[in-house]
Amino acid sequence: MAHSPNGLTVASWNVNSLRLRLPQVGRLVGARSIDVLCVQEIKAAPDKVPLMEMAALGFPHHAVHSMPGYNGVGIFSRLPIEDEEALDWCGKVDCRHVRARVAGIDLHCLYVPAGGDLPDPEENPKFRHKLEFLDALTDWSSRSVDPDIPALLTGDFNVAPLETDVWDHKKMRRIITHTPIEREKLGAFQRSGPWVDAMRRFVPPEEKLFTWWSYRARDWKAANRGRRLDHLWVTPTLAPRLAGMEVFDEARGWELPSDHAPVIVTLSPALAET
DNA sequence: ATGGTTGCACGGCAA
Repeated sequence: MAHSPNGLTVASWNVNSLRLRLPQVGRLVGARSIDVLCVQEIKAAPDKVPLMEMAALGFPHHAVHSMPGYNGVGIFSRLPIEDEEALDWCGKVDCRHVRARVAGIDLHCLYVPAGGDLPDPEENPKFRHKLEFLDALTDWSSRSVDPDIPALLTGDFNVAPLETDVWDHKKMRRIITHTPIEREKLGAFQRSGPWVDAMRRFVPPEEKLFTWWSYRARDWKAANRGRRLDHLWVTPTLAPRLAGMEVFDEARGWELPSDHAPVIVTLSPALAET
């Protein structure tokens, strides 16, 4: 598939094991023109990340931050990577953030901690870690994001911030991913850029929009008890280039699916300097 | 109210 000649199409997908999901990655890149694919939950030791296979699928360039068993993020690109960096937060090296500069844009691939089940930071260390991770991102973003370099932040943020980002707002208020404190902290993180929510530039906030459907539903499509956990944000200077967005939910219905659907955003070509 | 499914370090844990 030819990619957009001067524009850039970026996709983000929590694949829930990159090795297991390689055939589905192949189907995705066969169906859509993607220049950069950001993946979360690679779930493989660094020497077991399928770099050759990803190169064969059209992504010879990569910036990967991975570990055995859990987590792991990667940026796979058709275009050269000009600079890359692995980032870690909260005193852990847990492979949840990687940055790569492609076509002059700083691309960040993120995997925010899920946070467990009990929405009490005193009783549940995983929820405490999630809240502290969001605080660390907010602090980092307010200190270190260079306004002169266009940036794009994407991945599994594990928070559904709007009422229409969950299938039932009232039922979800005490469920992790949609608790008030998480929604507040994601809001603070977004304002710290400020970051533009690219997906909601295309789908108004009154409309439901989901990227994740649990494996545990009998029929994910019929029940449609989804959540918008995956996001793509851009710096304000990049917002005028937002040209298209798709949640590729067809992939949720494939054989051996991930529980997340890919999010695909297209940027129009940069205007020439005058 | 509970349980439902998936993936990895092969089995308890994380999601």
